[in-house]
Amino acid sequence: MSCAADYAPQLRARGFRMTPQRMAILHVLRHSGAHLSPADVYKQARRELPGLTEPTVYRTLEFLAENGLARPAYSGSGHLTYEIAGDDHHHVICRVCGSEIEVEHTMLESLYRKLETASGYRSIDSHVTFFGICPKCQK
Amino acid sequence: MSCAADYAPQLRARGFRMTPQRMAILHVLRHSGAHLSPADVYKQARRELPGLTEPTVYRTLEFLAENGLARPAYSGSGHLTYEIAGDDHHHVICRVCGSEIEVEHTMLESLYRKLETASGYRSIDSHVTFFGICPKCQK
DNA sequence: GACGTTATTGTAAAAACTTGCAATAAGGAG
DNA sequence: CTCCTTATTGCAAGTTTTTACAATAACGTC
Repeated sequence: MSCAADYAPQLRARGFRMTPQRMAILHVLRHSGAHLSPADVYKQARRELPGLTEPTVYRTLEFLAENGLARPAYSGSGHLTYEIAGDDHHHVICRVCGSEIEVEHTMLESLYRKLETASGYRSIDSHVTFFGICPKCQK
Repeated sequence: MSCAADYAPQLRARGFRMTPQRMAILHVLRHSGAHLSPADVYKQARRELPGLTEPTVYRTLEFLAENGLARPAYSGSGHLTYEIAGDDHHHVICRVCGSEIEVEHTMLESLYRKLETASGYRSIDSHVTFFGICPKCQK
């Protein structure tokens, strides 16, 4: 779990604090590597920190997302999930079986520049999930 | 409310039924034209159909989305909202003030074809919401 | 029009998520 | 190391969303 402590300076620099709760949650995200629902995070992080409560999990995940340490993403069923922030990428989820692949951010880069020019909006950089039908399910 | 009855043949052709509940909900979506949360839809549709219940609203919105009559979209706060299906378009929402503009689907068309080629997935056509900072908030 | 099939609804209860507030503890200052 | 400030947590209660299942009603068929 020491790895999660690495994030402390980042938080402190912005006036936030590193706490056992945040450590446990970061640790779970870091070692799972996948998309986790708040309930998943709660169940796993609780094993390291039995006193952890659900409201704290929800608040912490939102906090981590706002500060760029976690990345929110919508699951196939429309629910919010989180993963540890890392390489910038997006997802394509199969509408039929739910299988999921990653798409490099570079594929969207030019679209974002086009959108900024057309709309006048700036800093468009959201994480996006697309839905389609995977090769298997196309049968 | 007669306008909502126009959708009946579409549903019947697929073995589904048109009901007063679906009519009321379609009517609300149709005349608001904006993004509505399930709670908004419930409040408004209830005025036309007092017996309407919340679970029905949730189920109906999901049903309409699955059948292409409504379009789901995520609001700035991450909650699911719906609008009537119409011209295909996407949204850019301002991270600061929440203001929102539409983007023609044609802008994304080429990206979708690119994604299909790169991923092997087919029929990628999801409605997408981007986040950025609007001209006003760029000050 | 009446009948039967079965999609759809309401009910009731559970699960998931959010909020306000008092108590706690992280970490900078002395 | 101790004190102080205030970010953060846990608690408790609220709101929102989902689920299971029996009752209802749409609509094709006779």
